[in-house]
Formats: sequence, C-alpha cells, structure tokens
Amino acid sequence: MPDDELSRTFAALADPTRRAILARLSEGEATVNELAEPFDISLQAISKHLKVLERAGLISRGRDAQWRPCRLETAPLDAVSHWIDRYRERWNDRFDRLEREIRRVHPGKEGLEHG
Amino acid sequence: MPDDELSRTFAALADPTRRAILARLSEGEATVNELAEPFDISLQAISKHLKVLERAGLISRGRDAQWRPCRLETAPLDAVSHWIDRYRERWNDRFDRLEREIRRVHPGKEGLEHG
DNA sequence: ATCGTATTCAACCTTTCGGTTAATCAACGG
DNA sequence: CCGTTGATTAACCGAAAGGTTGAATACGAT
Repeated sequence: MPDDELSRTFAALADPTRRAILARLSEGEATVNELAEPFDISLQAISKHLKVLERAGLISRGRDAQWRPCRLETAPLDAVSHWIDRYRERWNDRFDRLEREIRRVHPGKEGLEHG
Repeated sequence: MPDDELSRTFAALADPTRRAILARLSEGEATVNELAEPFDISLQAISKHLKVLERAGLISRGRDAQWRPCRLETAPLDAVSHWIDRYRERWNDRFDRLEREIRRVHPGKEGLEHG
C-alpha cells in the first residue's frame, strides 16, 4: 500500500465492511461497539478497520469517558470527487478533439455515436 | 479483496501506477509497451496492472495485429461518483436535521458553523 | 481498591498484492 | 519456415491485508 493521500483513501474504500461503517456514520456519530454490532467479525477487527479509515482521514474520533465516538470526515471524499472530475474532463476533451478531427476529414458527417 | 463491483473499482484505483496508466489513457488509446514506457517496472508487472484495471471495468482492450490497445472506460468512475454523491447527500441531510434540532432547542440561534 | 465495560495492542495465521524472471503464445516480416 | 516483436502465463518471493485469540489499557461505577 503506497503512502500517498489518494491511495490511502481508495484503499480504505475498497472494503465493503469499511464502506458500511461509513454509511452508518453518515447517519451520525457512533461508538466502536455500535459500529461493530451489525457485523459477524470480532470487535478487534472493527477496531483495525477504524484505524484504516482514520489514517485515510475518512473519520475522526473524539473522547467521551471510555467511549471513542467516531464521526465521518468528508474531505477525502471531496478529493476523490475532484480527481474523478478532472479525469472526466480530460476524457471529454479527447472526444471533442476526436469529433473535430472526424468532421475535418469527413465534412459531411454531423455527429458521432459514442456508445 | 472482496468481489463486488465497487470494491474492485476502489482497489484498482488504490495504486499510483494504475492511476497513472488511467491518466495516460485519458489522453487516448495506447498499447501495453507505450503504457509501460514511463515506469521502472517490468512489462509483466504492467500487464498485471492492466488485468486488474480490466477486471474492474476501468479499461477495455482491442486487438490490432500483435498489439492490444487499451482504452479508458468511464462507467465504473461514474459509479464511484454516484456512490460518493449519495453519501454526501445523507451527510448533509444529517446536518440539516441537526441544525433544525439546535434551532428548536435554542430558538435564538441563527446558524451553525460546520468547519 | 476493585470490578465491569469499552477499546486497543500484540502475536499469530492465511491469503492476496505487487514485483521478479523464465517460458510461452500470437502475429507479422523476411 | 524462421526470427522478431508484443504481450501474456507460470512459478516464485517478500510484504501487507484482514482475520483470529489473548492480554493490556482507560475509564466509570460501586
């Protein structure tokens, strides 16, 4: 696992358990035990998942007596969104160029089916 | 690595080499050798990366004589975008509810700083 | 002080990942 | 047919993921 921001985020999201945890947290804060409840794996495994999510910046944790409430942090998701958008932009530019080129070579053609 | 669509996509994106390959492909189709050129790793390693990307549906491959040109496929990226959006929606709903609740309890308060 | 609850740390195991090299397959050009 | 070029497959390796169990830590309650 590489150590850059985006890689950590994607790697953290590449697990259904962790995504389910995030989904739960999108409804509000929760403790480790609460988060673990729906799953068939040990509490320690959940704790590890939380550490992964925390390292990726996708959650942060507070302190309330012996509980460590987790909350969702959306900044890394925004980063992913932006990365994808930047992407789609380039891709569309490429189609635009392609279409212009085709129009140049076949001036009669009016459009191009992308599918 | 779990076997669902989203997990495969995220896992495929969680590697800088693979993201660089996608970036290159966003400029247009390329052969395996062309894709491998910027990297210090073996052609076989690149071939493996391409297989991962293909399994995730992020690229597709054609046939042109002995070359296997790769092209970007954006459907999985769209899926990721939608997943994140659905997410942010829930999260914002939650803030809205929270804000309403706060206004109910402290009718004088006008707003809440999210940062 | 002690007990119980919430959570993490540590050690271990098995599977997967990302890389290597060597061998193989596929298509073209003489 | 033979050699070359492009790409994949196979066998292997070290490191990391994701899980387990068992011990430790951090608090609150009694």
